[in-house]
Amino acid sequence: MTDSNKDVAPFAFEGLDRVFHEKARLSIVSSLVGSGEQGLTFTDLKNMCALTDGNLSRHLQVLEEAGYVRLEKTYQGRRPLTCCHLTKQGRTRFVTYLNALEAVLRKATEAASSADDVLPDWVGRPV
Amino acid sequence: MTDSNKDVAPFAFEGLDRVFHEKARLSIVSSLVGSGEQGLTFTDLKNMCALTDGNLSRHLQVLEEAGYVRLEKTYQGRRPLTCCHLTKQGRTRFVTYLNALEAVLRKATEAASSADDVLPDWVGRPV
DNA sequence: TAAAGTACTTTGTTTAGCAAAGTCATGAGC
DNA sequence: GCTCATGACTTTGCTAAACAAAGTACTTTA
Repeated sequence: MTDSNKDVAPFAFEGLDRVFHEKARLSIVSSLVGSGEQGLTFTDLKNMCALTDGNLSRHLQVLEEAGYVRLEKTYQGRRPLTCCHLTKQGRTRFVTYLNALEAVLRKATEAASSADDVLPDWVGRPV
Repeated sequence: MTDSNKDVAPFAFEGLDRVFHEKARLSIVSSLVGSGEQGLTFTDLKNMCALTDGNLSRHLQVLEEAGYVRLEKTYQGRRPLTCCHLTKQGRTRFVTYLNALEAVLRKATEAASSADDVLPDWVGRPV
């Protein structure tokens, strides 16, 4: 194809990684990305994101399977303690996602404020 | 409760309306919000958003059920022609969603750049 | 009039999200 | 020392969502 898809489908929003583009996981990863070396515990995340245990557990699994977080299962005393870290890849991909999101937001905001002239000229039904 | 939920769960990201927070529908609505009075046809949307027919059909249904778009089923000559408009409510809610999204983005970006000090002071496992 | 196209809708399958229940250990109260 | 509650999770089960593929009902072209 000669055209980039972007010209052809200007609102296709391709950069939005499904793994990140989900309320709960967005919360989790945003929390993690600012947590530095030490990461965050299961309980920290649960509180920061207001998620239920089961929910958080499931989403962490998804993020781990995607290779975006690493779960370190240790013990504090004799209680289980899961510590969650963003992987390097996770961080990189998340930044990419954020950039994509920013582009989307800009485009949408622009469209919402200016009425027209954001549309490609081939739209509009032929009367 | 005396605390607002925001203090308690700073990364809970509550304003993200599920109806909008989905790649395909975000595309659709972004396209529509800039389309002014006349709206967009099914085919316009299909092309602008690079969606399959079935997919677009389904998402439009969801948006219509939410009261965010109005589908005007007419004929152009003898062919069916569906014209899609954002409703007033749809527009308002979408702007609200965009604001929420912006807040999320800001928070995440900030967390991603500055390492710490975005975390509430009660996080971190007790060593 | 047969074949291809247009503008959709419906069906079916896979995946996702979430709440509720379950596990497995510790600590508190009696 | 035996319940009962609490903490830190995981698993199960159900409902809803997303997407592709097939279907419908036409019209246009060859």
